[in-house]
Amino acid sequence: MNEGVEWAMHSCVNLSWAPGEAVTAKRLAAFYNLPTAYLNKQLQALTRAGILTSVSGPKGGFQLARDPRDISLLDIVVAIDGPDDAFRCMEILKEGPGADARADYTKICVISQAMRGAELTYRRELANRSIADIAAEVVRLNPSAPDNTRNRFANLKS
Amino acid sequence: MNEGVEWAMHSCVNLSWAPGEAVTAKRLAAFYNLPTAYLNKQLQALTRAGILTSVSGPKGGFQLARDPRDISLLDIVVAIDGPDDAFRCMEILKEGPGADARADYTKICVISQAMRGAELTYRRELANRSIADIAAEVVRLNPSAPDNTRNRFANLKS
DNA sequence: CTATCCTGGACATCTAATATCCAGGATATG
DNA sequence: CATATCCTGGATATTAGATGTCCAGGATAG
Repeated sequence: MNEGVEWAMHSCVNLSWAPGEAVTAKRLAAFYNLPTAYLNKQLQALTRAGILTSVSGPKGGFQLARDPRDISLLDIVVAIDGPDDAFRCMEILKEGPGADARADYTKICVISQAMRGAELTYRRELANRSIADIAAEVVRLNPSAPDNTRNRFANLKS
Repeated sequence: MNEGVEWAMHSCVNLSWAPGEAVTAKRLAAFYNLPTAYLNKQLQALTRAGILTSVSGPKGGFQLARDPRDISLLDIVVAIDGPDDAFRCMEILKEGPGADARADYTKICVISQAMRGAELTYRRELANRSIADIAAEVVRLNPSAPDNTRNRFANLKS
């Protein structure tokens, strides 16, 4: 899985603690010492997916597009890593005995079904975890996290 | 995920229908028109993982090392694709504010925990599906599959 | 002894992930 | 309006991993 997923999740949690404020890609990158241009690519993907909104120009930057309770970890995985399953059925049964050339073996093949089923449970787990859930759990473990985050945003070179 | 996982799973199902018989890599590859040398690499990985046994020389080949009821889809995924999670926590929190250099953020980080949890449900699903389960389901849909497989093994050029 | 076939390492190729750069457009501010 | 800031998106370079091939060596059946 793309490493940008981790960056994006942490960035979204941090943005949830800076509501109404646009944070530049530069600051978000400096927060974890990440390459600015590359993180920017991930932020653009999140924006295209409707998870973030962006504003150009001075005072511009990124912020969450909606309530963090309505942004799931799955939303972020799909935005950054794409919608494809980890296991991609290549329909090798089409090369086997008695194959039906018109059949869709991604649907018929029992192995494909089993892998797809496991993937669905994975996705269900991620769909049930929101950025707000994560943020709340972080606060429970470290109540000063939101303040620390806001302070760091304020102190980082734009 | 490595495409060899799909090849390995189908090959194991087919081997479950040829008990006691050693099948060469060449035949297993020809079955689905796969590259022999590369499939052989996957078969070797399965052998090292204790899922297959191999015999060198004439009449040699591969067969299942144990009852197909005791070979799970997870066993095969781990053997071919390795034990690592899809999401690999890079501990970017170590670069954040108030980081503890000695902490293991793969364990502490809430995001890492959430991703790990989803991965565990995925693995649990795969661990609960055996090659015997898959084979039985294939037979239910196509009762002649075992015979077809044995015939194809017999007819393919060694 | 010989033909067969697995073993494992070396090597080549291709794709995707990672990363950088820049021209262009949007916008806040003076 | 002029300017500095900052997102957008495409082009490009680099690297790692996946994919695939080849061969020398060893095991074994006949």
